[in-house]
Amino acid sequence: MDQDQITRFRNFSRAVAIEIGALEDSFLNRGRSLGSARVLNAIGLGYEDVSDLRAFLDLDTGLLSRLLRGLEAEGLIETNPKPDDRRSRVTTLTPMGVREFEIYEALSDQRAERVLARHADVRHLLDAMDVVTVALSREDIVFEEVDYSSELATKCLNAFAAELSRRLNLIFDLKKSGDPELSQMQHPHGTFVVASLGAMPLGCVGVKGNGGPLAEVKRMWIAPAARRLGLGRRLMTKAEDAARALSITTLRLDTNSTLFEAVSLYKRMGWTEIERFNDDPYPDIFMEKHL
Amino acid sequence: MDQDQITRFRNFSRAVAIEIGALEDSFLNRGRSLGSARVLNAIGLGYEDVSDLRAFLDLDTGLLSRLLRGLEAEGLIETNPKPDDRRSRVTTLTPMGVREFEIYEALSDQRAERVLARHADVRHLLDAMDVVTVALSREDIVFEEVDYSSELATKCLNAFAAELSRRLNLIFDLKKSGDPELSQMQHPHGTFVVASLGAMPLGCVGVKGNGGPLAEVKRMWIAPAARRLGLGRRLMTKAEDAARALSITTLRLDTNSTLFEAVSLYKRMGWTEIERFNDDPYPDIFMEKHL
DNA sequence: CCATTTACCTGACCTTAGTCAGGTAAATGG
DNA sequence: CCATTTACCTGACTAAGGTCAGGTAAATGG
Repeated sequence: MDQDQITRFRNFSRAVAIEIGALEDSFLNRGRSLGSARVLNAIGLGYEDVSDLRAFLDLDTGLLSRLLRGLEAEGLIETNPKPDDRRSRVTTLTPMGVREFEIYEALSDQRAERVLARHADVRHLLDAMDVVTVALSREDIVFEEVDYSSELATKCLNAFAAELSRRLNLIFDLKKSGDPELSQMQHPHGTFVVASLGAMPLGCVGVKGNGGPLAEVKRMWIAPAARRLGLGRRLMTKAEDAARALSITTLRLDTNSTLFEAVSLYKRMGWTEIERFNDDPYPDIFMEKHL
Repeated sequence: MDQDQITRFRNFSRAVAIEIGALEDSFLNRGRSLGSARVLNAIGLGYEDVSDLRAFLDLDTGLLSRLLRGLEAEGLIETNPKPDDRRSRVTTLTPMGVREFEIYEALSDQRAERVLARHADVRHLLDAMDVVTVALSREDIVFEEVDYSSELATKCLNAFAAELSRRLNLIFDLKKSGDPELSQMQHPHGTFVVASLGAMPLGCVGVKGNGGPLAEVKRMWIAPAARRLGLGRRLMTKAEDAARALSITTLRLDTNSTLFEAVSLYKRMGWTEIERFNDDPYPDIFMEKHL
């Protein structure tokens, strides 16, 4: 590995560590230790079981226990035995705890806002940050079949439409092109697969079927920040597996040569070019794969 | 400010905080507290005066003093009164201290290497990290006149040549085009201005003069990671100021329309287009500015 | 020259973080 | 049913981080 690359990484770490230190300092101004604040935050994020908290925060049983007692004494949380296993305990924020949690959230938001406000071209900076976020959190990326009308799917589809419009220099309207297909991209006819990192949509692909052995792959998209990580292949694999499970034996798709990354992926994954099978104006490449 | 942007920033912070925490943990394996390790590191980086250390690490006098005594007791540093002000004290690493410092450096390097090794497309990730580093450390960017043959200048020039070759689709050879001009880009004829962040070159521009009132601006370059921050304008302003100080009254330059960001900057800064004044093959735009 | 300031040190003290050895109550598994 | 395991708690302890009130020696500024 190049020493110059290592230096660049270390410069990055140093620059960001300063920002992170500043955020943690701002947390201390609420008269509570960083440990307590972190536990409160984790509970607010939904880690309510004591065992989940322990795993998430990587804390010793004794230490966590004492931090919980402290928050309890402050009236911020309540802990009760879990109904189905009374050895385990579940914590819940009291109304006061919720307020306090929200204050910390607001502090984090303000901090983020202040840093971003210093920059004229926020989009450019955030695009770079997204690339780093996705790369560093690669292990947490989740691939799942979701409903075509779910919020995550909608986010993906809107981003897909925006990118298609930009790259093909046209106005791609999901309403016109998408809604009629809704039931065909849902079980049992078809499916819709999404890759995401938390609430952040990273990619999608739909399988549009009609109950027969032939189905169509549509809406294949990878977020710019998530490219070059091999997600496209994983997403397509997941879609092909889902199609097989729906007794589909042949998949086909149409695309445009402008979307060269996608076309090259399809080729690498064993798709072959076939004759035009529709008269849509925008696609100029048609492909097929037998499962 | 958009809530979505804030969320993206916060996701970024979280992802990176985990990496940074892991690095600090690896420091603890050497049987020394993080505080001591940080002080040793700072001394190794060149913060030798006790007051500099205090400012850099933001430590209380008492705490720093005790950490220094600890390192002294380990035989890693020596502290002596400063000759010109015997109240102040200067620390120096002993040979053993140097070795220990280098071990920490190696740990950081290994950590960086391990993280980067997990990524197929390291260049892409590092480019994004550079954008973040530069944006977050904007206040530390330094503009200075340097010798045209200095290391920093050479780094800039090589990057400049590489980018020119790429964007104009030719092989731009500094050796042929640069070396004959060396003395003309040095005082008293001309100058060479560099923008940098530590050892990281962010941009450059040369003023090539011959002692007369007319000089030429050449080698204007801004690192990709440093774009959209307004550095080009600051760099050009610095170059124009330096030219004035050298009694230059008119600057001119040639460039290529492919380098549209530069051309638009020159126009915004009051440069006007003039007739071709040389017969070089690559430039197609010629400009002038009276100081 | 001497009061004041500056730079650093020392000792006393406190909080936080973290570890570990028990202990209790509930669940589990023959 | 009972030994064992699991989930959590408590108390004792240590190390590290951090604050503060003096104290000393050197420099400074009328």
